[in-house]
Amino acid sequence: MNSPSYNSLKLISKKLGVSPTTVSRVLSGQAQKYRISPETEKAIKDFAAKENFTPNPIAKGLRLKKTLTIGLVIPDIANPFFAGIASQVVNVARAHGYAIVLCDSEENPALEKQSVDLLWARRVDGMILCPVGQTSDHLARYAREKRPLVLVDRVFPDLGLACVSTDNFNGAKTATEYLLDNGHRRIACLQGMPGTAPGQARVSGYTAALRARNVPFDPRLVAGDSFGEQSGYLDTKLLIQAAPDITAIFAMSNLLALGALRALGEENRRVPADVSVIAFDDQPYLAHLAPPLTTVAQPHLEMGAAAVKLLLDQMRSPANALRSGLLLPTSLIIRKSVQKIN
Amino acid sequence: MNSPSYNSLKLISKKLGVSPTTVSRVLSGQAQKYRISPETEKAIKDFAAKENFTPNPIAKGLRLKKTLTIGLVIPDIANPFFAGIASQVVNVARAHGYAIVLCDSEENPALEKQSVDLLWARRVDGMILCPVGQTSDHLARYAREKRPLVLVDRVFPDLGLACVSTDNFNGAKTATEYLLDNGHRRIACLQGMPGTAPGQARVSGYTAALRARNVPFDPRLVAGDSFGEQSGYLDTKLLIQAAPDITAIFAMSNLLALGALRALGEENRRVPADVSVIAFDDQPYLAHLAPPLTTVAQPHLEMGAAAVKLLLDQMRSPANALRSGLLLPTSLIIRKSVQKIN
DNA sequence: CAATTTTGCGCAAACGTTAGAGTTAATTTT
DNA sequence: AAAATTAACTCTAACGTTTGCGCAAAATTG
Repeated sequence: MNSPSYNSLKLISKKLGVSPTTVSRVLSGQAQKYRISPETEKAIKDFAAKENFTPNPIAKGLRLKKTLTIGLVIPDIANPFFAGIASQVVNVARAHGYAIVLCDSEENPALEKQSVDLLWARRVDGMILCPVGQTSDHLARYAREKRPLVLVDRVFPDLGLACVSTDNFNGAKTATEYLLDNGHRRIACLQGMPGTAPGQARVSGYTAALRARNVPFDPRLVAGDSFGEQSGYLDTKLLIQAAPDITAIFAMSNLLALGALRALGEENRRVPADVSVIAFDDQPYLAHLAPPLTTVAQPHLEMGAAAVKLLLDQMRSPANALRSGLLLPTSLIIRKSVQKIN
Repeated sequence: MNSPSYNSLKLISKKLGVSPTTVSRVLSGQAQKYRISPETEKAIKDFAAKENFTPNPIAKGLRLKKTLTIGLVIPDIANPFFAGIASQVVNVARAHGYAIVLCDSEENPALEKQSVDLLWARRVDGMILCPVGQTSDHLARYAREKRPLVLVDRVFPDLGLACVSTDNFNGAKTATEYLLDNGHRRIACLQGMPGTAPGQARVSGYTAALRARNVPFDPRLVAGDSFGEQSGYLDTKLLIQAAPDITAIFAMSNLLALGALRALGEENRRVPADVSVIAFDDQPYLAHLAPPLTTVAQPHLEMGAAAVKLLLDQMRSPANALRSGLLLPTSLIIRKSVQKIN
């Protein structure tokens, strides 16, 4: 009943009366190169197919120093933003024959470092990292060593590493302009985690838009310390106390927007009648909120796909691959959470 | 500048004047067993720590036939339900020293089979699979071979495999009873993908609740063919045409509920004033919808954690590990999408 | 002090591949 | 018909570990 289960070249080769080398060469598509006769080739291929034998990738990895594996480190796979990126990374990688080893850094720089080290220790061929975003010391070394590595989202532009991010500056600028176009002047900004590249770029976009329209920038309207729902809730509460005259909130993530919505509800401010809201990063559910949220959409899928492609480039030629920042455009998705005033 | 980078036992042993064997034994914690002197042990450990050397896991895997790797196959990592499970799988697995190789079957049985085969071919020590749910032929063989394998969510109870799922029957029964308690009699049911264990169990719970209260079961009120938003939207549209007198909709997933909400909005039926809605599976955003959705919550995190633990059991003793179904309780989270009528 | 036990370690083989350098027999060239 | 070429393989070593067995030196025993 149980098939003999041929699980090594040696067994197969014995069965077929050829050498392991020959089997290896046929199965790795090198039959031509090494002049294996068509008959032998067919016999081996047929037998391997019948017994569905695949050369042991572990042994292969040892011999070839290639594991056909890519490491992926993400701050929180349960966050839909990162899940979207991961989904595309997995799919594009598979299309190129690579498997993904997934690590979750839980938004924790120490765990991130540990994960990165673990993955290199496991001899992944390359790595895609969505950094937590606060420190980059542990990456400088790998940048110097020119290991195949691509940063996504919370990038560090000055490290000489390949990066994929969205055009956070212009995304935020456009969204702010949209609020200004609708007559808003007192626009609060929930900034997310300070010191991260996306956070800074978004706030810059916000202030740039204000400046261009000669709307005074009020630093008290910029608040928040993380991208999570808690910060959205709390800082909106505080904001309403400190500046009751705000007519709009620009939340730098969709979780922040969710928190802001909760706070506004409790304070009996209606959206958009009393306060307009724009979020950052589109998610399917935003269209179903009350009201449907206007938001700055980021191309998740493209980000994941681009990261894998940049990485494949590096893996092909570690020395002279492009190591620069790729900036993907955002788009403003207008729904019903912004109201024209004045 | 570049450190010598000791990357093999041989190099380390040469440097320290001992044999590779000794280094291996110390670094694998077998110093005691093989009577390595404390001084030698310390010297080796210190040196390894300083150069942060770890024995090559690939070579280790080849020799030991263990990869310290678990395969995880998921129908769609971008779906928050599965992302939640994955998150916990990754974290618990890491806590036990295992890395996760992630595959996405894209809700496609063929891709699922391919992923499963790929993972075994890569010599994962065990696998956690959230099956697409339609066919199980490709799993029977692995069940017979007693490979470490745990099914999650869309389980096949009769395969002799370890399974983790939620108590879909009672979850649906309780939710339906809640609707009945609120006076609803014409309750539509968006069933999700027919033929899957969760789908069937949920519909059974629904009909069981009706029967227990002597409410006639109308098969025309059960509709739908997948768990996605599209089905929720379309089938709600059709349902409203076919049975305009429905006062409640029980959606067997949160995406279905989202679709239903969209359809109801278009048809100018207010929720919950005209139609009450209950969803299945809680997600953070459900609390922020208009209205906040009452839903049957599933313990995602526990599901992932339980799956890893069952798997670890099997990997420790493949022969006599528990191979049965684990049923986790659901809880009804009451928000504002159900209204009392009559 | 000879015999035995213990201590501390090394040797060699094996895990399953693969690349380069042979090797043999058949075919072609001159 | 001898020499050269080509076809079709095989042999060997190496990738970096781990483990059973072996062995010299030191320590203990009688």
